[in-house]
Amino acid sequence: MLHEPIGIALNAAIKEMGLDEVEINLERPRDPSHGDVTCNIALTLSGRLDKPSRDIAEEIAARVKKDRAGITSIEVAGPGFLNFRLSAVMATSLLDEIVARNEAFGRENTREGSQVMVEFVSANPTGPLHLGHGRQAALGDAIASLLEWTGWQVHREFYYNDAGTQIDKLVESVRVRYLALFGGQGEIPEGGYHGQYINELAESLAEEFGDQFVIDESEKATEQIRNFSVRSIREEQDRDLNDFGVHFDEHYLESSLHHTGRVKSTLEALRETGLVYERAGATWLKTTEFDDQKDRVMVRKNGLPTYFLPDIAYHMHKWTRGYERVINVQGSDHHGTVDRVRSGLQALGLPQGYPEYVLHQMVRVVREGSEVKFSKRAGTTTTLRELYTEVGTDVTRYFFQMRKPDAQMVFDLDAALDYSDKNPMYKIQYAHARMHSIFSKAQIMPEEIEAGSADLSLLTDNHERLLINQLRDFPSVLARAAENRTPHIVCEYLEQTAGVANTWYHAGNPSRNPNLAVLVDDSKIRGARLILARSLQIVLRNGLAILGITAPKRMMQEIANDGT
RNA sequence: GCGCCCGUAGCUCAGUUGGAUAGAGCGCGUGCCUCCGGAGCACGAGGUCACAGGUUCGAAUCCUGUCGGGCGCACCA
Repeated sequence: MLHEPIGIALNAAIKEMGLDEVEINLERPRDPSHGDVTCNIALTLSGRLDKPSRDIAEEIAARVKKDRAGITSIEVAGPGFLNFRLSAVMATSLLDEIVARNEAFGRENTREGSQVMVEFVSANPTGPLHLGHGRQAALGDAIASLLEWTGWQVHREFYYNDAGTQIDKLVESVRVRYLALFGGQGEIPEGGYHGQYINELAESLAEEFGDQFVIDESEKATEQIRNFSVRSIREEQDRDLNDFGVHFDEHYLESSLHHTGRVKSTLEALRETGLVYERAGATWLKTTEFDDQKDRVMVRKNGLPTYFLPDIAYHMHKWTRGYERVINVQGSDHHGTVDRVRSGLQALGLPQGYPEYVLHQMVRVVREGSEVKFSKRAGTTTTLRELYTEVGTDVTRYFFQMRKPDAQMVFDLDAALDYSDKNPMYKIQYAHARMHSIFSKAQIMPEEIEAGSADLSLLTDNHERLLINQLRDFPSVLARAAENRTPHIVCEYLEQTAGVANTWYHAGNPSRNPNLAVLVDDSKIRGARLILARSLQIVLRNGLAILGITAPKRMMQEIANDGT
């Protein structure tokens, strides 16, 4: 909906030519000299009409009624593009709309009531959150926000794998370190956990329970160590996410799937499909019936389920809770599970593409050109907290979001720590803060700048026109980002907007052209430009809100190092 | 070996779903600059879009193959 009147006028013209209504795709041309709005409809039609696209374009152009479309000119260019120039009124009325809608500008409410679940992070409670979780937290949260902005009712969910063998390994690891505190000699088992945090866990275990587990190796003792360890790690993870500004509506425990009998009932339901068989002592599901490459074991020879079975039970419960749309955000190292989970669900009658997946690639952290590999506490990779404590949560979130999910990314610490607007995140925040600075210099509160309070057709300078057109794109950028589930599109847009805004702002520098400053003497022009400044500030703030990033009224050096 | 993702400027990456002369930031070069808040502004150079075919008015984008990088291919999660 870049510009509705143009679409209507075009379709009217096309109808006159004896054709059915078509979908009009209006875009803003990359090159501003091509006008405000462009349309490639003639090129699309040329194949169907078997006529040169240029001729079709000429014919459409001749039939479009300019005044009703709100344009001052229409021209045919290149192979048959239709380029439009908006009338001053049509071009600038957008600003009144932005100011009037304020926090709601960019929101779409057409889909009221539709529910979607976004499941993300879902780290095992076996250690601190690392970089991959960080990328996933930023990404998942932004995708959830984008869906909210495009009219969905969103449920953010975190799934804790608190029941598998990896938890047993955690317990064994903690026990070994615990015993060592009392002179024990044990070794961390194969596949166990080694980081400093295991020692810390053992120490606080000893603090709380004393030496009672040294001799007590009963089931109950193991259970106590398990509960203590899982709880501690969960608390730490929750703290890390909370301080990162990521919040969930629900934490779903794998263990609950066993307690409530969902695993069992899922197995029974699968048996009824006739796709279950026994082989070599294990119970299999014939997932090759669907999209999978080979059949999968559900219950092992030893009688224990693989994680595959609870996974199906879990997703089945997503469906029965009413989520007909579910997006799972996961690391691409899990992509092997996609086909088998979907196959299992199809066996139970769920639709083929359920659930949707957003798979993201790995992150490497680089400082002074070489990779940062180790974390003091975790022993393996840098933790999320270490990262955002050093560079700040805003920068961390922005950097994780500014690359598309399915590309590997390099997190450059030197670039992240740059406090100038060479750092794209600060560039955007600066542009936002600068508008506040203008308002306070004018001694006016932003909220006092009202829609309809000025004659916007006075905004005739080319810098102003460019900035207005840039702001016009915001809603369609959100729509595209939400549809593709790619927040980086919003980052690109905001950075570009900040760039256009900077050029506009600097053009009015007293040493260059004082007539282009916002705060000129002419009160009419000043009023119009204040509305433009306010509109810019609103769009930047709304965009940053979607990314989970603050929009400061003034920039402070401390922000760069204030992660806590 | 099979499957998924990626390959675009020196570096990090976009590329509006097949459209106009392939873009941005960093870095590099050249000129300005004491200001409505900088760790400033403007301009410029820099490309065989990994390679080879194909599809059509038109391909970085779609199809096939090759090469290179990452990840996965458990009765682990």
